[in-house]
Amino acid sequence: MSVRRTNSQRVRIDDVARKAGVSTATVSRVINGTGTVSVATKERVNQAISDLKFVAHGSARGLAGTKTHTLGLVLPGLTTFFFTALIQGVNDCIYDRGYSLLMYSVSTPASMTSGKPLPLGEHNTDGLIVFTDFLDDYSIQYMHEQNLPIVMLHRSPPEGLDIPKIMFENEKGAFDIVEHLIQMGNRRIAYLKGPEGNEDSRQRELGYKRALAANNIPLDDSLIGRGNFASGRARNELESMLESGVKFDAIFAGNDDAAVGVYETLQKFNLRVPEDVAVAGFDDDYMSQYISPPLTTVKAPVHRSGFEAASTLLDLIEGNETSSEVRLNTELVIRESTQRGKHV
Amino acid sequence: MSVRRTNSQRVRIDDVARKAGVSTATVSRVINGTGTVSVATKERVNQAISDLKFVAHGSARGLAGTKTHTLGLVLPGLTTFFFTALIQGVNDCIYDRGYSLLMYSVSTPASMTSGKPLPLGEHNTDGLIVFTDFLDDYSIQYMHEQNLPIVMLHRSPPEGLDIPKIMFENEKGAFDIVEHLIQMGNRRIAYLKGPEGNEDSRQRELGYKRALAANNIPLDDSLIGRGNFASGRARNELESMLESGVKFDAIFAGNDDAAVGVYETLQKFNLRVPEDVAVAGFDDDYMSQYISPPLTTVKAPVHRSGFEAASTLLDLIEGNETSSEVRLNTELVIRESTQRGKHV
DNA sequence: GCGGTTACTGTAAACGCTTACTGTAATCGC
DNA sequence: GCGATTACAGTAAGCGTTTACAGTAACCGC
Repeated sequence: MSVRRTNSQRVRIDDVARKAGVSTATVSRVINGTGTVSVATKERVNQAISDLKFVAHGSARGLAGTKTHTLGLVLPGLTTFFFTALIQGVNDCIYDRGYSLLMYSVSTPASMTSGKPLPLGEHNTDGLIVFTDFLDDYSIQYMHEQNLPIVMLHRSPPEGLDIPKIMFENEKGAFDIVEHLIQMGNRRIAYLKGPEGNEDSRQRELGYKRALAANNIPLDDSLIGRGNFASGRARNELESMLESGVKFDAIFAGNDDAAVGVYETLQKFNLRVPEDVAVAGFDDDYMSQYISPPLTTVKAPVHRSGFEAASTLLDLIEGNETSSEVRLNTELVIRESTQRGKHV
Repeated sequence: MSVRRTNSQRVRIDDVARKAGVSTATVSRVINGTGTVSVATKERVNQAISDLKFVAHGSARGLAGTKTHTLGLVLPGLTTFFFTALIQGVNDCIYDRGYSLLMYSVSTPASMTSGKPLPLGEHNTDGLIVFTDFLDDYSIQYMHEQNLPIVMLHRSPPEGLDIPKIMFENEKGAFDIVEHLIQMGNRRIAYLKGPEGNEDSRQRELGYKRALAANNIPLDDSLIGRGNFASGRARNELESMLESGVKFDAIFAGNDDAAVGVYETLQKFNLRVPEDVAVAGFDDDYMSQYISPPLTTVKAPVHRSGFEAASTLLDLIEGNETSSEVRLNTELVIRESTQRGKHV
């Protein structure tokens, strides 16, 4: 009673085995570099593999072994150049180590509790890089308890869970740039926060406050708004601030995209950058050097953060040592948006 | 002789079956919506699934069935905002239809013949979206012959292969923008091509030439350079052109990123945009509205092209009708970089 | 020269699903 | 009212690997 459905032309491991005159077990050992195989046999097998253009069936490997050789990357909606660099970073790390990348961009808040589960998880990946606030703590905890290796990117893990995280030196970066703004003679410096609960934002706010304190500038809550790290929201927020009469001589926009929104609103109110208001961002997005005036910002190693997250996750999967937190250095990039006296 | 390795806590289909009081076959039917299952049973099964938080093991499904429920996306190195929108488009299409996205960004030319095979293919995906010139015709043909569904994005399939492709209306878009440049009084219009063999570029060049011809402007080969659709290359190319004394009053840069390079070089030579030289791009990248002066360009539906490619691929996989070519409309976006008389 | 390793290779049982085939009760046509 | 059909559900084979276990031959120490 043959139940074979497809009389597939697929080249299977036993085709390779037959051609090389060995058993499938040996072929498998050669492919995975496990066990011991004599040099001569190994050569014969590899020859057969390339002759037949054999590529192991991923699902079969995943089922038989325990590993899928696939990593999951969960992102918020893909916007800005930031994500491009990040994904490329992850990509660059994993292929050399034999893994593939499964991606999911959550565009709306989702969670394990709210209906359908994440399309990425224990069932199809060996581990997850989580870079989105849209995934709630409960879901992360659940997956962690299922022993799914996880790395948090630009976000802290839920309380008490031993999950590594990769961050920028946000606090220091923000401190540096606000310090720079102060040295350029600004005293009333506004700050636009990122999205609610965003870790990067929280840390940048700390840096902002520390710089003010270090220079004996009193904190003024009316100078703190929410730009959500997005040009649109920043535009609106700044507009309200201006309309309600808040005065300032500089703005730290939280990130570069928000800075773009700031530019627009300032222009609408006929305020010049940097003459009337100095503007600073964070990230050093690709476009920041090209907008007018070029934006002073903090260069964040985005590609590197993706790479580092992937690398840490692989270490976790392979049982190597990992540090529980990686902080990536940032660097102040001074351009014209904060330089008074230079013409635009 | 039990060979069970992991005493895994994983919830399996038989756990669900037991809980719902049915056979695994029935659970499978419910999950996949195949066969006939009574409403009452279906409900019971779904209840059990969500109670147990059951998610089918991807590899097991892939092995038992014929489908991996995964699509592959092959890209050139991830640069510019363009890719972000594209990936998001693919993402937005497939998840609703129950597929996952496996991504690979080839940063260097690779092929099936040259050593290791592509990490994406028949062995781990149900189909491929190919958007890169780095993958040679031979590899594509090989995979096509293995009956792997393929869709080409912004690139033509190898000669004679029946593979659908998704393109922008490049020829028309280029025609429109060059026509616009001509109407603004420009006669000597330079064009910067994209990378060698790039299909978008070829079509844009046709549009460029047709617009010239339609306006009785003789074609001057010295006005055509290669910007590779990248700011760096465009910068250098334009520099050589200027240094060798080529004169022009407008530049169609091929795409927006190249236009950015053009801006830089013109600035270096103290040429103003648009007073001395009008500049136009293609794509309408996120940053194009923000650079100075805002760039006149052709808005290309990038997100939509990703969506459309995915949708076509799924149709192919599911055996639905597909058109062999989809051309997406473009739209002229006039900004200041081509408007003489308006101040910058 | 003999027991104990060591180096290599083969056999065959999982892995967790899907689905062809079979069975059974209910329904239908006339 | 009876054979044929239909709707639903179960049984179990098989998908293409990996790997525990079982050899077997060569080698080692003494």
